[in-house]
Amino acid sequence: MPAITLPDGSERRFDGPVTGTTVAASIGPGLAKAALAMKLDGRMVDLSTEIADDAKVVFITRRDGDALELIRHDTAHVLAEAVQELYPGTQVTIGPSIENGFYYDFARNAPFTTADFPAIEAKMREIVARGAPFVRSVQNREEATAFFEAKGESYKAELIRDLGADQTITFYSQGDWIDLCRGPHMRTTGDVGTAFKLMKVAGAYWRGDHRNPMLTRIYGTAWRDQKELDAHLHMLEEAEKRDHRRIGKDMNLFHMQEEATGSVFWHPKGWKLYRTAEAYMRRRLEAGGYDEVKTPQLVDRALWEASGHWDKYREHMFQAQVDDEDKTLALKPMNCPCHVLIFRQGLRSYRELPLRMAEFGACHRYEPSGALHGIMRVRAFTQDDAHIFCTEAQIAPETVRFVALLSSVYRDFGFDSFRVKFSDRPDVRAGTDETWDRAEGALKEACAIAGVDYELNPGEGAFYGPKLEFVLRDAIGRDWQCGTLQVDFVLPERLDAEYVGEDGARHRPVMLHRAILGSFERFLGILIEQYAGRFPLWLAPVQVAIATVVSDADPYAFEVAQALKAAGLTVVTDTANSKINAKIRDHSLQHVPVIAIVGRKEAEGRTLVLRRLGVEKQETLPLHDAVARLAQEALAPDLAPDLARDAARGRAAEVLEAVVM
RNA sequence: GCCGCUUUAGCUCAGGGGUAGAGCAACUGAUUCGUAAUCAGUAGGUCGUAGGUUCAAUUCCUACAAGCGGCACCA
Repeated sequence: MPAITLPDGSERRFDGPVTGTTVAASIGPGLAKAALAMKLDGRMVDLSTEIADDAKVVFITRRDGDALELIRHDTAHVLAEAVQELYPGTQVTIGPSIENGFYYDFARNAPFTTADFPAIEAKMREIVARGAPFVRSVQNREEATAFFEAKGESYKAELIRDLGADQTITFYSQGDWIDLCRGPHMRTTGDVGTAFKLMKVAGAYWRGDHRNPMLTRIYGTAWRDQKELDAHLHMLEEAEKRDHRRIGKDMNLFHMQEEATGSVFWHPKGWKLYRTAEAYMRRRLEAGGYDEVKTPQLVDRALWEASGHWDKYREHMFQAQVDDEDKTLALKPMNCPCHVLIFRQGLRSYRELPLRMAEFGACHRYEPSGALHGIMRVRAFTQDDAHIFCTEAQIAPETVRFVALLSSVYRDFGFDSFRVKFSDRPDVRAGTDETWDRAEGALKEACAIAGVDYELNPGEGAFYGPKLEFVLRDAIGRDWQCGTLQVDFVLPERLDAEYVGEDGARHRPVMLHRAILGSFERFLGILIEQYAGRFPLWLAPVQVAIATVVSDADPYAFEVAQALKAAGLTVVTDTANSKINAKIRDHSLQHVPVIAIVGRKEAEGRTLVLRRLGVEKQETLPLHDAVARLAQEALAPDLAPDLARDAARGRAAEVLEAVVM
């Protein structure tokens, strides 16, 4: 006698076990038609699931956001059926729903190409039109394995073999096609609808392990209706325009080329942006109690052997030799060992702790070729690195302090929110469980004090200690780790760092490895995408373009340029023989935040007409007022907290809304 | 590193077994003009690199490199 409670609190009683379909029908024909699946006591299940006991039921219709995951998963099944119909002999493996869509991994001798998409999509639409019901059935292990092995589906058979003994093995069929699947599914393939599109093909290792064969993955996107699909595709198009590689070229910020794979050639404007960020960071670190140092790039292998990197990290290190000397040097892949060497100069006292040692450290790592990505993942980069030598008791307060600094820096760059991952002890690790307990406990405590919400990243910590990762998202939704804080009690041991404590005895310091931007290259890449190249005034590599209307105004334009430069602004003076319309267009396309227009009127009245990027409204100011105002506006956020910070935030929000120029 | 795709002028791209074309940018000239493209002309390419097939290769094939999309990696 199940009593079924609906979201509105009302209750319905039935004489015996009922399916969701029956319950929906009892409520009304509209719902019977619209219900795709249901949540049974919070768990998403098939509508055909039998309800035997009292339960809370929420029906899922196409209007619910939860429907998306169902639609995407079902679309993956439709894709698999279509592929097997079109390309017999192709093995199916797995096909989950993911953010914005789904994928399905196939094993086939000849890989798919996007040229196959039209045929596959057509077949998928056919399958959707058939509207075959999804039918769930429970199988026993032997029969299920035998079934797939008989079909030549060795991957599916392997999946079943690896399912836990306690797990029910369920199949879902749609017409003649059947798949191993946990479900749930909607009612029929017709519920998939037509708002889907295949997006790309890619290779992917079976079970995500590079020792396994590579499968062909087909990615698709699926939505509740055409409007949503169109919006998503439009968003992707817009995101593409914000790609830092595209903007880097268009704005002439940097380039990369074959002769220095994975290294950035910064052009004048790009380097200006870099230096602005660097100068800002330097001020913040100085104010934050850090001491800046500079350590060598080429370091003898002996140090790397001592630190353990030679053993564990050598394949990622660039090595260097000279003819005359029988030595192997390596380009440093990280700065920590060098910082320990500075720490070890002289006898350290507990009074010096916490000692915060910072470096804009140029590092080189031989990254796998396939990992390189624009300036986000490179082989030569500069970390805004620092190591805090401290006691265990200082881990928590230093973490709180660091998170505050990082949050403030991110805010100043226009990132109001970011994700934090907490990576705890990996399987292979150094140190005792007690030490790990203390280190993880201290980090967690610090997060609580700092009000940091993190997601747990189990087992992903460094072998020497737990870490926090601060993650920013790029224009097309890829996540990049930028900031980090890592607790390390191994390296001080290996490199024999010590200090004299209050008790007169020698102690090991704990090392906190931390970075805020991560690397300038990656952070600037994300920053470029964040602003779509339309930087707030303080960051803009060219802050003001002075555009003349007639050549009679040239002398005044040069005078204006001098005045603005004297006030610390970066300007270009455009006295070219072209129309003011063209000049405005050119500088707007270059995302110069302020265009100062200078014609006869301005020269005579000694004024300046200021036009902001993308805004038609403009204002006329006396020259000196204009210079003073712009100089004030161009101050970095840490120098003029309220003004620039609000401007940066406003601009970031505006860019998110706007269609990119 | 693995799978797939791509590589033609500074940029965006067309073309195709008989050694190449457009638009924009650049340069030159004319034009001096008031808020997102003034007009005309000129110049610009070992068609990623190296082999192979062919009477002939930028085009077809192979290898390599770089880039792109993923996967793996990111101590």
